Amino acid sequence: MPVTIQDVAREAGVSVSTVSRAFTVPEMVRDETRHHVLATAERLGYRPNRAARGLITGKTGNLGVIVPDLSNPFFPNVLKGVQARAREADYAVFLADCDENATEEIALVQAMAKQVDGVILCSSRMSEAQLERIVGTTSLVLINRQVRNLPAVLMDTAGGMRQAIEHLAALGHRKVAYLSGPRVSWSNRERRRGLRRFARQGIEVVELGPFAPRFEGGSHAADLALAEGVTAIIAYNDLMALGVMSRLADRGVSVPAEMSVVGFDDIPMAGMATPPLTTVSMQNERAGRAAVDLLVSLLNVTGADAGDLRRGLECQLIVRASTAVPPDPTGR
Amino acid sequence: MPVTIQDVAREAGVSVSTVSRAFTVPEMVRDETRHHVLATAERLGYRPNRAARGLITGKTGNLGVIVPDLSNPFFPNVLKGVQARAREADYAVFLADCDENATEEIALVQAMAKQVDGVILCSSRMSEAQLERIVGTTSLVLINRQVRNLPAVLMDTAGGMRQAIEHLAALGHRKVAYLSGPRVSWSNRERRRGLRRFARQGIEVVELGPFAPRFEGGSHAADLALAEGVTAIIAYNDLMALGVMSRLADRGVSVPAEMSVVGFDDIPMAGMATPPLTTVSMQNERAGRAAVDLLVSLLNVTGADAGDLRRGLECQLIVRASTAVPPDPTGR
DNA sequence: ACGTGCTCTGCAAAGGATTGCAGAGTTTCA
DNA sequence: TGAAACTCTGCAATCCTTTGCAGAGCACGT
Repeated sequence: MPVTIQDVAREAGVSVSTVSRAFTVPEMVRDETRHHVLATAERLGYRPNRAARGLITGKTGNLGVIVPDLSNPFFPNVLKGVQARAREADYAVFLADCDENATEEIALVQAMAKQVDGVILCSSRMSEAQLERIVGTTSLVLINRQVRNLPAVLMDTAGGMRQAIEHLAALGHRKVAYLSGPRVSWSNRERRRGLRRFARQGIEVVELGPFAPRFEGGSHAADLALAEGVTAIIAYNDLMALGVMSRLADRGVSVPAEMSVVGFDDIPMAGMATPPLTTVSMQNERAGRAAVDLLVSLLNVTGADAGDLRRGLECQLIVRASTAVPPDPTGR
Repeated sequence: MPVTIQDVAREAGVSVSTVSRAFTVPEMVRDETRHHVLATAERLGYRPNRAARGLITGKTGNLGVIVPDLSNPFFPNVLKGVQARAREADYAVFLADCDENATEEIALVQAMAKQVDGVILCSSRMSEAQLERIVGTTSLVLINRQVRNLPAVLMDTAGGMRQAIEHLAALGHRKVAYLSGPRVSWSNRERRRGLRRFARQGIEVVELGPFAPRFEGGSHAADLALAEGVTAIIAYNDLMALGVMSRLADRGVSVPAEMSVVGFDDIPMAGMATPPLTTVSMQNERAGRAAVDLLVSLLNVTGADAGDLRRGLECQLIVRASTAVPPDPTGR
């Protein structure tokens, strides 16, 4: 039923080799013949069987993406970027969700290995040791994870933290809380690094947590932050920031008049909250595209001249209505 | 480098046929031999090459999913269901995002066709004619789209509407607005159907729109609804409902005291809004699983005894704090 | 007229797995 | 003991493409 290269060859009156070459090494077949072949193929609706091709070339034309949790609003946009860029580069993408589980993640990489040319790991949950172990199974590109010299696209989340702190300092805040996310998370470590690095002059930072990087984690953290007497809260991510705002509202603390709140990620909801959330935007979609670019260039390289294995992405503070000057301490 | 069936055969001292059968028709090879083969395979880390297998069996072991827009919070959860169930059934899944574009959607189906055993179309943007045309390209299962007798999993969104209306009626509302979504959307048509069907006794419904099924669409619609003098608003989806609540807050209309709001979808944000949104929950993840089940059973069927080609999924009203009794008209 | 050098096309093997068919070996029963 | 009936394993063809090698055809220079 499906039309094969043989059908095209027969119909066009040439050999299969010629048809194959018309597609893959066009300059090797005479113009006239090529046009005829391509026209026939088109007419018959022929589309090369990638599996058969892969069998001999060793390339599948597919790539894989693994995310820890699809329902985390952080990932769909990077996925979207991966998807779009992969399609442009004529790759198809396998998707898998490892459910925040490193063991499952490994299993998925291994299951994918034979069917893809490479895998993109978003915020991998594996330990460094585990990652080291599966290197070589297939080509890997990490997003937001830094280990040894593995290819990776990294968001400058520490720089984002700098922007957040500068913003709050400029508004006049002097005591700020950071609500920490999962200790094992690379992003969280980076944010803390940014925190320590940029919070020297005049700003006191108290670090709370770790909390679950979810809405509930934020509600939980809000009371603790309040007890610390800070005038501003920086949350590990937007989900937590939203939880903070919700809890503050319940307690009658007005945002931003009495408390400023900053999140990370700029998930779609951030702009819809009341008040709209000031947050550090992450360029997730661009990260997805960059990861594909990196992977593709890695695959097309023959020797060890892989070039630059790392892409950095700037973050950008989006100032909305959840941050303002702190309340006057004199109570005027 | 990768270990093939030949390697296992040589190492185990049997022919490739035996190795192959040890995996695919275990009962055909003697226990002792099979154990030995399997052990050898395990030891060598052999994993059958699915592409090669697919070449001869005609089955790829893959399936595809196409969604209109990954960043729409409705889809990640159905994707998650698809993913999980597919993995259980030992299928890998290709993902594609057609960017709300029917032409692109068709192209994606065709590109996938050769590499998958079937495709799941979530809320397809194609016209009926377009859908009819690609039937036969590969096996199809639709989610939330009903056309002719194509296999589909359909959410009983009309029933969800009934629950919403009953809920509002029971609270004492007498005049309610429905904010319509895209006219071409099957879900929107179903919701309107539910509306007309269940809104007879004692409830007056005014239908507004269509609006963009997004936050902004809701903000836009809020003022119009207010002008109609209704006491409750049912929005096409949660995104719109959130937009409505945001705009109402800006205008100083308190929810639910002065206006009740109901959404559809139960996106994660719904429960985090202030007030938490009453909404019709959709079982997206289960829909994803059901679609895979349907597709798999379709593929394993030989003749025309395909059985039931349709799965229905109940909806459930989640009552939260955005709905309450209407304000007393006498102003007491 | 013939050798030389091109350009273009075809033959056939290869890639990894499945499967119909046949053969080898074992058991059963007369 | 020998034929029949099984059970298990191996051979070889097949799926669809790609690609190294060789051959066909042609133009050109001598």
